[in-house]
Amino acid sequence: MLKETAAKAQRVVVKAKPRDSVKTKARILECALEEFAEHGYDGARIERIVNAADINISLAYQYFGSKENLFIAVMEGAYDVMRTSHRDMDVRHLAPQEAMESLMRWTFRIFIDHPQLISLLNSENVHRGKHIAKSQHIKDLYNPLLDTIRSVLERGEAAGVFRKGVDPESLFISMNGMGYFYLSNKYTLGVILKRDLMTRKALQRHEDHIVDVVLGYLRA
Amino acid sequence: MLKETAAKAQRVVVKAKPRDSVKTKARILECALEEFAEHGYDGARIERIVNAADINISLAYQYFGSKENLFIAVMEGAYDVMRTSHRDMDVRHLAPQEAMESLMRWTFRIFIDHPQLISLLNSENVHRGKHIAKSQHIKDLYNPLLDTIRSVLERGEAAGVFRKGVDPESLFISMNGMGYFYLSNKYTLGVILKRDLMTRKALQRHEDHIVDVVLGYLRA
Amino acid sequence: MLKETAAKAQRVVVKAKPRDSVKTKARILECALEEFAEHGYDGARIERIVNAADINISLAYQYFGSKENLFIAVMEGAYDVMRTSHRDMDVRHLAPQEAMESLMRWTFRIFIDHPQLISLLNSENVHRGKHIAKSQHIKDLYNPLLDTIRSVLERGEAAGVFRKGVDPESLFISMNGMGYFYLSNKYTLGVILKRDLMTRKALQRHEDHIVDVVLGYLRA
Amino acid sequence: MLKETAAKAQRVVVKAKPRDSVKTKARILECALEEFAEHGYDGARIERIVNAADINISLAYQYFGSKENLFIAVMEGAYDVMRTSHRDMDVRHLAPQEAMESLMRWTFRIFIDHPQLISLLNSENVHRGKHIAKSQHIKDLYNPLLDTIRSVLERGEAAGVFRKGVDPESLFISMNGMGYFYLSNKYTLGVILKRDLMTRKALQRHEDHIVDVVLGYLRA
DNA sequence: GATGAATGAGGTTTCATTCAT
DNA sequence: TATGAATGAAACCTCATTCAT
Repeated sequence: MLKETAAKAQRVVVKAKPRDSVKTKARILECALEEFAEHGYDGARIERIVNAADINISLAYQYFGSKENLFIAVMEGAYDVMRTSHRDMDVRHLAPQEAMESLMRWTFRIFIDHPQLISLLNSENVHRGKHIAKSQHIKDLYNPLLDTIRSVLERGEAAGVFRKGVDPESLFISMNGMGYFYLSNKYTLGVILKRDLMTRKALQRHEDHIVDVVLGYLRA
Repeated sequence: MLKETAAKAQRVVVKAKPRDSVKTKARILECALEEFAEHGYDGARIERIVNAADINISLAYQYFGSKENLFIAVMEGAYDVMRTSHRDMDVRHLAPQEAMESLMRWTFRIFIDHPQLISLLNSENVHRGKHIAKSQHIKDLYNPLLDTIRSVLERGEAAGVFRKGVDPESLFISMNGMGYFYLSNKYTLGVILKRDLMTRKALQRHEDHIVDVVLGYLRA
Repeated sequence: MLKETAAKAQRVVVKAKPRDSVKTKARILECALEEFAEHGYDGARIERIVNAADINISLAYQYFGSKENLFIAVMEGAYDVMRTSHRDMDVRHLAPQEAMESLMRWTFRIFIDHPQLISLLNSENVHRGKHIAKSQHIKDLYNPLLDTIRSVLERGEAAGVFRKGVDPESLFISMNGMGYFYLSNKYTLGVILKRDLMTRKALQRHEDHIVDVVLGYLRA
Repeated sequence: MLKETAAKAQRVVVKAKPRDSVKTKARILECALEEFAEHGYDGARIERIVNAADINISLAYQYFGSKENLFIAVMEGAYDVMRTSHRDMDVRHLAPQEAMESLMRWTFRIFIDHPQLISLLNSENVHRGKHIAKSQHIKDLYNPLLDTIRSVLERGEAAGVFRKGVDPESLFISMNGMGYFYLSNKYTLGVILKRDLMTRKALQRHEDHIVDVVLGYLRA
């Protein structure tokens, strides 16, 4: 303990680099996330990433091997964030309509709170998903949101408050789509609609709207 | 004299280098659209464009000045395609619900028929709309779809078949979003849902679904 | 006279191109002089020249064949300007000292009045004179200034007011050098001396100085 | 182990790539100086520089960032050479006239010994000094020659051997100009005078001449 | 005499990556 | 673990020049 503190104190003075591969790796990933999200895969620059992470470029290659691998690692992290978030949505205690509203708001807010997710997915789709296709990790991911939607739908149908025959996968896509599109295309939409879509008010307005759409659609 | 004409005729057969700046420019734009749509702005290569257009690279620069200008020109063309398509949607003779269904299907199919639109918009949003921001042409574009939605909504409300108080701009975004997201994120969604979203059947299923969503939502 | 005015008036209206090869050629040369003087041989751009001359680029090639030929033509014109100017200096009626002073001032002022001469010579010397070496015209030029200096020196020596044994060619170089260097290196000297060398006052001061140097040196 | 060492040793013999950034940088600067001096800024080619320096082109960009920066670095080096040379001229122990003669010869010989200086200054003046204007280093340079001239003038005046009221800055320019012009314009002058100005004899003749001019001018 | 279309060679610069320590 | 030096391929762009009319 004492030793470590001494080492730390010294580190501050001589600015010794961490020499902690786990932390270093995490820092690289963090900076890479920012860079890939901001510029897309092709626009991202390894040099900017390592500068931000304050490490030597060779080290990044030692850890990740290539730009593509680094991107895949970043994407895996992003998918984990989403899945984790979706898993945290516990709506079992809510009535079907409230549950669905909650899901809708939650889903939208995940994208608001993690704008990098949108950028990454956007960039990845420009590349026809070729990077995530290489990640077994992502392919194996089980998607909690889809199952949650499924179960809420079932409960609503059973309770007679939701229409019947709604396809969960389609609804999953629509629910995501209405929020995602708003956020991912905010720049081009902003030009067309000639207004800023990212003000607090504008965001709230759209969130309320898409809740309305889903609940309006589902009502029996 | 005859000989020369023959030579000319033959030349036309062997290699029709038109020496027609209008056509050449159009050919460049066409090939550029393909390239930008396939690889995004950063991934696009001028060389591939000029090879496809069968012209010298300098000529492209003579006509468009820079990669960015060329991209802007392509984007302008894409927006024109959309606007023209939207203008062709005449639903004034249809009952409000049929009109809305028609709009929804038409909108979705525009994106299916012109997959490059999605790719371009995707790429442009990765860059925060910085390219279209430079195009006064795009900024000036009037959007027919928005107005059509507005008028159909009014007719539906007046006829008592649509709910009241629906915001046309929000609906515009949602209607586009549900279709756009499906298509733009087909690759990442495909990995998650473990199926091909682009089969004729899958497309039809989603189209029917989003029609249901919109009409279900709007019903009074 | 009337005719010319009419033609001019018409030109303004329909903007008909001159179709007068002599005038067109002259206009090209004029614009080329400006361009080569402003940017040097390598920095000069044919496109800028033809734009300034308001002609098609091919026409310039028709008339001059190549950038190099055009430059040579420009250089020949420049040398003619100098020679003509030197020929106009008639100092035979002046006393030797006044004559020499007059020559010195005149020489300096030629460069002030025709700053392009300096730029052209500068650029040409960067290229080791390879362009003028190709011009028989320039090689054949007889230099009046040199002979004038020679004769003034003789008169001064004979009159006992000038020192003996002055080498005319060396003096020719020195006289030119003191003025030329000041003007050609005004940018780098300006940085070193931290002042603007091109104010009227500064120019006058240097002119007076170099007159002093020459007369001071020559005095018996 | 032994084998590896042997391999290394051999490698050193076959091709000594030093992997020493200081030396490499110096080598680049050296080769750049040659190239810029020989062809001027616009005529210089990065590729020739890196070939001469036997390095990869990217490395030059890593070290200097751009052709312009490289040129500025070269210019800074050139100015340092001049300043250092001027600082080495110690004429305090000489009588004023001898001192001035010494300065004159020394100044001329610097240009003879470092012909690149002339070429660089020539090229830079073609560009209106725009590159050195970007170098604070050059702007900050203190010029020893100017001060030396000043002090010798004072001594000469005080001793009654030099005329009074001579402006040191003007003399500085004239002294430099007579030598510089001879060398910088040797190609165009050579054509006019129809002789080689760079023979040992010709150089000596001009050197003696300009010494005469200065001393003749200054004598009381 | 004049023009617009088209070309080819080459220029500067970038960037992912590897080597040597 | 970490670094600094070095590379190769290719990207965007320029510019003198020629072709066809």
